[in-house]
Amino acid sequence: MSSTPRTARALARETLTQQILDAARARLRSDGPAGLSLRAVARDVDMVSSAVYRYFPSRDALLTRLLIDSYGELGETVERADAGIERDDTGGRWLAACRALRTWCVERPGDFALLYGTPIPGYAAPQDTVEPATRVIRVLVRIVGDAYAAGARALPPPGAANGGGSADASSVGTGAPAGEAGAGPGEVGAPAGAHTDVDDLVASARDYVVQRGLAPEDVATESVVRTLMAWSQLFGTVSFELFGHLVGSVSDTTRWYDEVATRLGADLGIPAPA
Amino acid sequence: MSSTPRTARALARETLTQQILDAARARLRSDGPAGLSLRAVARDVDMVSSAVYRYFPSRDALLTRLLIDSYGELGETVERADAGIERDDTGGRWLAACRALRTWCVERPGDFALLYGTPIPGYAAPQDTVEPATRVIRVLVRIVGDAYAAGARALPPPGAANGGGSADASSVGTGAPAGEAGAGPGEVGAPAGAHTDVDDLVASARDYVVQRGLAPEDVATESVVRTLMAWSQLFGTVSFELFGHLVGSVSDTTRWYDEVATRLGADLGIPAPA
DNA sequence: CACATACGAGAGCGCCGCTCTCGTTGGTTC
DNA sequence: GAACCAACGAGAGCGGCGCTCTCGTATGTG
Repeated sequence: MSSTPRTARALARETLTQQILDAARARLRSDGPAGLSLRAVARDVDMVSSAVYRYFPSRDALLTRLLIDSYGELGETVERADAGIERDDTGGRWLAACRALRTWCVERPGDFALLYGTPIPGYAAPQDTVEPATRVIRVLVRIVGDAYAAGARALPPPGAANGGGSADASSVGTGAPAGEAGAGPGEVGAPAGAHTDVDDLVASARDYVVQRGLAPEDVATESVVRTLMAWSQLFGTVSFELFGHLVGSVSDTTRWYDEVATRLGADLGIPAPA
Repeated sequence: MSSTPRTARALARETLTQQILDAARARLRSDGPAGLSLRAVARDVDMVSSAVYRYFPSRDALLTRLLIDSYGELGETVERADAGIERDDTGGRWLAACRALRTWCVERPGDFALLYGTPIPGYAAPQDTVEPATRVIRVLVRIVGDAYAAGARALPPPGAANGGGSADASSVGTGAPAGEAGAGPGEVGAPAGAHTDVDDLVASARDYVVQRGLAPEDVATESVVRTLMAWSQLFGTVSFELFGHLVGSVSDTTRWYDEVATRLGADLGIPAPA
């Protein structure tokens, strides 16, 4: 990244910048994003507040840096959890990635609030934050893509007729074919393979994942839909936990999250962990 | 609630309190919770800031009042949407309630952030906020409960063996009551009626809804689980939309939300809208 | 060595939540 | 009607915030 600084001044600058960032991260962890004050950070590193402006032009710039770093940390954590499981065990990878995601968030509620909570008023995240922000969903998509390539299929869309009697939901959770049940009652949706509104809706997401090779070219729109749903469900669940909306409903949030993640995996047709 | 004030002073107090609340709500709508400053509100009602403290002892007290009012407004909105649909049409009620929920949030992002975003640092919501906060989920639960009573069954839990090969997914989305299929669907993983970890996990939630008569006494744990999941998914989806995480993935957030709500209803076994 | 730049400290701007004092006014009690 | 008290609005002031500007000094470069 940065070459070794040649001058004492450059070295000092690098060191101090890092000290400021460390102090800011500590403040973020303890007080949350809204409580992060540049003046407090300055005191923590024994500076007067105006001196900090030599290193960060504004509080927002400092926040942006923290934002990028946190997205990167979270993304790396989830990537590593995924990489730690045998590639064929998509169920194990799914659960590991989901768990890593929550663990990181729960251990760093301040960071979570910064990344996924209320945006800071008047603060617009710059473009540099986009790429790091996508790392988590990319991991999830890759797992789903691998499972899809191995035959996993998401739940049929509501309103769809149960098609040819073949294994539409076959791999849901157990891998036991529910297939022959087939021929559900009720209205026939669109003919199989027909272009639907839903295809348009997530077309850009689908293009993105296919072009990056995260999922097979023939990946079903329904799998894309369910993956996006799972993504927001996972963070919604963490958000509810950290922001206190599950109090009284769920006794053990860790186990609850596991249940949620397992069902989301099942809905995507990902087999149970090996 | 409040009797007609007899004295001019009491009348003035009531009027001014309401004016302050109105101004605060306007500020909340335009600037979000973090930007809501008591001084700005004071200026809006042509007072000096210290005078506002005659009416609200602190900014937090003002926020608490807004919080309660907003929860009430949202709850009422969702209740009315539910009540506007024929009672037997659980699918229609589900979609209407879900839509009303999002519409309210999207039209009032500041309120949404206050209710479901990052908690204000150092602010703990008092007990009075709990009851109003539960109105939305109570509506959702009642719809699911009514559907359950009519035979709707949630997806079987992952890990459950697919039982008799009968129409497991028959009622999903299509509107056919799974009722007469009897014996049904579902949970065969553990022996029928067996007590599982998941039962413990959501026991308090299950007790709550059964005791209040929101769902039949025999309601399956799996329906409770899927309802809680749907609840957090709905708000997670809105959160992702309002906080900018869906940008680039989904082209039309209104339609996307409908797709999500429809699938959640299907997963719960709620029939399609009439 | 001279010059330019980077830097830290300090003072100060307007904003914030909140407290305290003080004069006034409304309502109650003789 | 007079006396009294509580409610009220205004103002000043506390410390803290983000941010700007100035000034003396330290550092690196020609």
